[in-house]
Amino acid sequence: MPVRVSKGLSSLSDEADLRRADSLAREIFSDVANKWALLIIEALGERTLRFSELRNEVEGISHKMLTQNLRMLERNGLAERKVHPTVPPRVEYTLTEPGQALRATVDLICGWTHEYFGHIESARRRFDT
Amino acid sequence: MPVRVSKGLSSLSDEADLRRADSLAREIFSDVANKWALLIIEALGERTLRFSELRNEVEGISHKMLTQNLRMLERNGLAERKVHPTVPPRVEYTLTEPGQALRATVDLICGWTHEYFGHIESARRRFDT
DNA sequence: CGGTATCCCAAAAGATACTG
DNA sequence: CAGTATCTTTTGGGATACCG
Repeated sequence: MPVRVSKGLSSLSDEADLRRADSLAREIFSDVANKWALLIIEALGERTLRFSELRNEVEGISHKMLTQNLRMLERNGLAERKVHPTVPPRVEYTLTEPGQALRATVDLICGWTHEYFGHIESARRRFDT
Repeated sequence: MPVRVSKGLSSLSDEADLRRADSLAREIFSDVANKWALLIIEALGERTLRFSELRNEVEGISHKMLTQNLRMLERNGLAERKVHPTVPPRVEYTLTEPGQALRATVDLICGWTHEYFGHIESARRRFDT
């Protein structure tokens, strides 16, 4: 039996619904489980930022990747886009409540990285010989 | 100032060390923050599995991607590879303690997905019009 | 300033075939 | 069965140019 990303959704009745839920869960999963998305979420976790500020915060991200990922976050309701109709335009991005909740889990991954930093470093040295 | 993945590592003294730590942290981060790696970790969280079992558990993964990700997990000390010298060969993979710890955080992401399933679904519908 | 579109190269990933 | 190697295709992502 395959791994069920949505194995906790006990409220869903039949197999067909479960499949639908699982397929969406996987989709969200692979949207969000990428380096740029997670780094953007980390950055927005601190405070609301405008496009150009985000470009500076998320080191090495290109214009294109930033817009692409911001659209994705917006589409999934994780970030909110607020346009100030000024000249020049000013666009601000904020995490929504679901976004903040996700951010908390991302923080845990960061915490994990710190905790096992040494383990990983030495495991690598062993493996690379 | 750029986002620091390793912002919690207060034990490190000077800026140069902090940079090294941050660069490794990012590396680990992008190794681990990918769909296949996370799904493999989820699967191995349940129990020890052999290669062919993993191929069935992790739906849609190719032979190549599976070996590639397993090597990566092994290299980082997250999974252990045990070869039984039989004919035909039997190779089993198990999560190490760091791997189990990471798995716990992946579970939280799964939990998050379930919790905000509805939010995300409706956010998408709104956006896609 | 922020966003879209285009072009283009490099990396990711699938398919296939071969080995211990 | 598990793993490696090779080939091909698809995607990711950088650079550039242009619009509101």
